[in-house]
Amino acid sequence: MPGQRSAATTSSCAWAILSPIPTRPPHGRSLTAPSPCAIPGPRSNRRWNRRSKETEMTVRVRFAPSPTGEPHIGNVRTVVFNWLFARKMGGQFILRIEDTDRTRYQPQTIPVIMDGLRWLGLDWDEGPSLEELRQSGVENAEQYAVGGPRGPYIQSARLEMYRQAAEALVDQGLAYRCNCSAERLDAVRAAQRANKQAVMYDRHCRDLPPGAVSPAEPHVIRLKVPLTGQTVVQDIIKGEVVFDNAGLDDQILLKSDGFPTYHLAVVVDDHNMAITHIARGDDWISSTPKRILIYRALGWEPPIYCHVPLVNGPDGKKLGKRHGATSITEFRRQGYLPEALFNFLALVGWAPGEGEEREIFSREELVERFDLFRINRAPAAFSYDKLDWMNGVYIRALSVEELAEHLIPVWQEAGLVPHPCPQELRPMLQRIAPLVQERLKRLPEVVDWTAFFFTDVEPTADTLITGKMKLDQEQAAAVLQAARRTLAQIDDFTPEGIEPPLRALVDELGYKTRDVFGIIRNATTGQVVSPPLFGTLSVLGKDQVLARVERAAQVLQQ
RNA sequence: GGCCCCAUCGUCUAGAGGCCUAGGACGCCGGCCUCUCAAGCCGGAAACAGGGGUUCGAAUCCCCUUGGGGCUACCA
Repeated sequence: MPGQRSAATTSSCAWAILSPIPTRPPHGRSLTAPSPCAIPGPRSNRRWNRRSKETEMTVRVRFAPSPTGEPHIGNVRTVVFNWLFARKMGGQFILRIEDTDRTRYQPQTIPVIMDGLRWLGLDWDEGPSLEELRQSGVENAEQYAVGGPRGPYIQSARLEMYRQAAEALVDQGLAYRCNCSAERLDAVRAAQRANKQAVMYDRHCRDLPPGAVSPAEPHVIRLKVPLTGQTVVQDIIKGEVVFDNAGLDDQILLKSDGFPTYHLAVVVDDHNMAITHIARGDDWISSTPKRILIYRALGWEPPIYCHVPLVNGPDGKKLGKRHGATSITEFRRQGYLPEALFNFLALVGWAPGEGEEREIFSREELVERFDLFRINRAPAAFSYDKLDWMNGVYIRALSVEELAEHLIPVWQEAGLVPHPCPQELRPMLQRIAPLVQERLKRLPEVVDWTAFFFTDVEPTADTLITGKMKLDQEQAAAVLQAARRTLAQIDDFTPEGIEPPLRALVDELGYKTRDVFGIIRNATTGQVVSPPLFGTLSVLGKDQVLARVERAAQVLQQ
């Protein structure tokens, strides 16, 4: 009886009775894709069919980062879910900046966050305008400005709305002013902890006579939470989650610096911006009843909640620095392709199901298949191994030109290619790209694979005769001299032109193929592992190859 | 401490009471291919946390236990 439960909130105050909002259907078959002529199949759900009217409303979801640092990749995963949902439903994805924490405020992270979202392909339909961004001190604000009809989209520009909402609640007796000092609050909490009591505000100022705390003196405004009854969160993936109001704190709405707390600001903004669904991290669910109470006090209807489980590190513990990259910027710098990261993130905590056994999906395919109701209930662990594999798949799918364009900045970063890249160098770079394409999992790995193309090699006897080679120094030198003569006679210095004479040489010398090719590899690349030999020699060029082979032979003859 | 959430191979997951001898993917192991390393192909090991119910029948529904996680700020 969801209706009854929702109405269970009681108090002396005028708490609006809230009509029930949708729960997750027993086996959620989508509120997504409301086919206009939907015939209830065996898997469809009565509840949703009945609510089909509601599914036709325009979905509006948001990502509301706090500019106190870069979002954690687990949050980014949740943003991906929001974005996919908005695109799937033909709705809007809104970006809002929640800068109400003035002590941790770092304005420079605003453009960093926006760059990250854009890089991942998460475009927003409404967001901070040019003027708002300029006021926040964002450089090149015109690059990031989007604007929209329900702004401002930066909370510090909306302070008056929060203040009015809070004051209105005070006037109605649903909230109250509190001037308890930080010291008193600390003492209360310490005592509660010592007595093993629930730690929460003791409501000292709650029943003071009106006017006892002057609006002129420093104070906060707290919500007068009902002392009895229950508040129910209807959640798309958790179902009905019931909280006793007695366990809820008299939440601060307005801080003494005049800024709202998250709880007030998010309610006011989500309501004014007509947000319909809130998909966010699991860690918010315990405080959701506080916000539902704020919605009720203000006489508003809460949106539909969807609390998605958190993303842990590979070891199942909280994901942190020690596990590897945790922000979009870091993943980008480590050479992950945005398409790969996007694909991977979409599959952390969600899967298309329905017997679908693929793992690689284009952005469009993900939009088509995505379904909020199918998000897993259990927290997921972030697997860098699987991401690496998937990135390799995407790298292999690139055209040679695309791969080269991705690689050039990496070579430049390593100091192997000048900045800007000379036009005459590009053909060679495009010939290198296919040699490493199926070997790369992350872009920067190309440096170790290909540095020898750009720098001289310094052969020594130890680096030339390696591993299980059954050649002594004299034999190795002879092989190199023979190879030099063979290579010198090749006019068609392509992989196809190089291979037959070299294989013939192997037969002629009577050594093992791996030994002959191995010593040539060591001599020309300075590495025991390298890209395929013939392609490598071809790109290196005849002159360079002959010089390196000659040099190596001389080293061995000394 | 209190409140809340969660539980299928090591990891991501499929599974919606009989299609399950529990499927796929990453990783791991073995083989093939082979100039090294990859890629590719073939094969293998690997899971329903435990205990009670309900039912003709439970990975699936209910309860308990255990184990993880979250929240408990004038942070978001």
